[in-house]
Amino acid sequence: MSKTELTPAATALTDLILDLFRLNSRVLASGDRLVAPLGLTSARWQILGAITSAGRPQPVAWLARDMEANRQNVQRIVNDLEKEGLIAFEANPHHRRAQLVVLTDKGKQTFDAAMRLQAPWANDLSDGLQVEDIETMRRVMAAMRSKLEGTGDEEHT
Amino acid sequence: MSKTELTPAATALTDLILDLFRLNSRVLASGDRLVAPLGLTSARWQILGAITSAGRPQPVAWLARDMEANRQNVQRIVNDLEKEGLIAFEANPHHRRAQLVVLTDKGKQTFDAAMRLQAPWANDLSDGLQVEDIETMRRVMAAMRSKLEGTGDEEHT
DNA sequence: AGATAATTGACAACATGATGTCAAATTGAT
DNA sequence: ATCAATTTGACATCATGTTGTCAATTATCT
Repeated sequence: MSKTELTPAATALTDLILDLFRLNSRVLASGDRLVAPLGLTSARWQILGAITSAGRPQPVAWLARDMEANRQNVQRIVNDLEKEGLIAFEANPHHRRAQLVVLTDKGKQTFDAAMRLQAPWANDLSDGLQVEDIETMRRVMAAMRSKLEGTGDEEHT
Repeated sequence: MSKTELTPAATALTDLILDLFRLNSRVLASGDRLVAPLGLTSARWQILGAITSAGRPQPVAWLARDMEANRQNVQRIVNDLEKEGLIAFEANPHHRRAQLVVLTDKGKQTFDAAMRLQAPWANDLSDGLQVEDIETMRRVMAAMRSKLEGTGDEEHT
């Protein structure tokens, strides 16, 4: 049997992935439009969210790991956010170079404003969807992610 | 009732979207690694696929519409592919400027090679997934896409 | 203590995607 | 036929993401 044969599930998955790309780009575009009036983008919003979720101040490299994102990229955006006064750096007692990232008052207010915009957006987008189907989708995505795991996130080696 | 209240479905959807971002980035990274030996990237691969799916030669702008992608961006990558000999331009009898994009022999061979790599990759990634669950995920994504539709794709106006 | 690893931020180069502008070419309305 | 609107490719700019390198710092091992 040739290796170019696709199983039924693989055929369905191939189509699903093309849909995934398109949906990802639409959600990003919609999110960008949503928070643009606040001077945010999806990427900046996500970083503010990571800082908030962390609970306590963390260095940039730790935030990047939490987000499963690129260290250098998070650093660049964090630096931009610092220039605009949304975040600030604090001295790290355990590491002289790795400063801690904290939200400024302006950063907190901006993030809260984004959350207030997000609520009606999410309510509308989820209207008519079954919670059960959403959970099924998350299970499928989790299975795919675990299969794709560990094959490309290491920085050195 | 405050507009910052999230319905149960909206709460599930918010988590789902964060998973969506991560899965999208992993699939892209995995796809890039898969076809890198062929000199392809996910973006180039997708464009070769659009040319193939079209059935007959089309101008860049039509391909971009088929892909629901950016016209200028597709143009840049198509130009790169032309420099590397994977695609070629043909005169368009109906439009002097809008040349038709066709795969060269090298382009066809490269795309076929990518498909041969993709088959075992998709079979492995879909192994253990229920076709029914994959279909459910596609339905949810389709519902989301239709809600996000028409709010940001127009080029002018 | 001293050597080696790992972590971290800074910097640079490049790929990708979004957006805007412009001129050439085509289409459509009158 | 003529003029306006649309389509299309070319070019430019910026935001984001990836990758590689380097030096400073910290952690680990002996």
